[in-house]
Amino acid sequence: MNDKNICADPCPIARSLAFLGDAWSLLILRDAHFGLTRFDQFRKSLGIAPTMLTRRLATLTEEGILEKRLYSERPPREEYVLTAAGRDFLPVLIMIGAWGSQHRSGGKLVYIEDAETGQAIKPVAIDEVTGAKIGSRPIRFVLPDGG
Amino acid sequence: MNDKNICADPCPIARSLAFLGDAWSLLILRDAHFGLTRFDQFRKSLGIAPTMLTRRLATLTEEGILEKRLYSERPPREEYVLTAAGRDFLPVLIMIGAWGSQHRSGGKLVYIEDAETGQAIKPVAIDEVTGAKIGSRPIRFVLPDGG
DNA sequence: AAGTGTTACTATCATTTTGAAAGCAATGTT
DNA sequence: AACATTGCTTTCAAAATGATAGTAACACTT
Repeated sequence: MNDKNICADPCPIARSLAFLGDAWSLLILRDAHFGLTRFDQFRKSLGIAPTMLTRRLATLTEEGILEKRLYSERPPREEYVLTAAGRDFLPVLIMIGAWGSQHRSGGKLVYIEDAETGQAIKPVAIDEVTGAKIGSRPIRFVLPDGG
Repeated sequence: MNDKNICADPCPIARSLAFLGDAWSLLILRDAHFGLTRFDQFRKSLGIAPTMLTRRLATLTEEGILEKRLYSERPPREEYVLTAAGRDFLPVLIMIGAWGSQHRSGGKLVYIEDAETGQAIKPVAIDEVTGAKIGSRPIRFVLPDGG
């Protein structure tokens, strides 16, 4: 898809997708938020080929979304943990899940709840300024300056 | 990635990604929300090969995210418009964009504003029940019943 | 000390997907 | 009649993916 060019694209959606625009990366991030950190945990959870997993983890690490952390010196073993940027991706994953719950339901479906109160969570995206739900009002994409 | 199996996955994120987990589909949806409807509009906007575009539009249509609409009988021409499910995907795109704005900034970046008031929009995902921002509290993924 | 297990990979290769370029069908326009 | 427009399809090379097997570095067991 030519990721290099996309990085110069003024669209923040395109920029996000440059390295996160494939299902494996997003599922790895899902599992990382779920608490998985190790190669074999991801591999077993996803049923992904190790070649793929190696490459995806490397890219996510290079892109600052995951970082390696040594958890054993002997034998030397590393795990992958979310960076701040990776943690900030949670709302995206949650909204993806919310769409799936609404439009790809059927059968048992995982839902999310507050870990402390046990209350089921209903995710919505809003404009923090006005409080209006995204989608409830017409929006416009704007490129600043002489674009 | 084996999309058939994913459809039976109880994870709504995985289900969403079964057919939306690639960059082209997401960029097509972005453009559709921007107002594009025609084959050549998408092709030119994205620089995508027509083979790819044909396949992606077909899948998105089969999956009920876009639908074909005849806009000219002679010559017979069709355009692609968002269905309700497609329109509901806007919050996801906006959150993807919000992440990109924060973590892939640099240079001129498109932002979104209210089309009527001109106010810039700051998208956040919250729990509609409590109003708490997603990410501000620990959450848990739950599979109901005997899972 | 030899064998077995664990974890995180790499190597190899067949299959699938993608991308680039060109072509085509059904019209409208000049 | 020739050219333009729109929405594709055909063809084929190149790249990505997936499956399977193997390796490296150690720990643990016998």
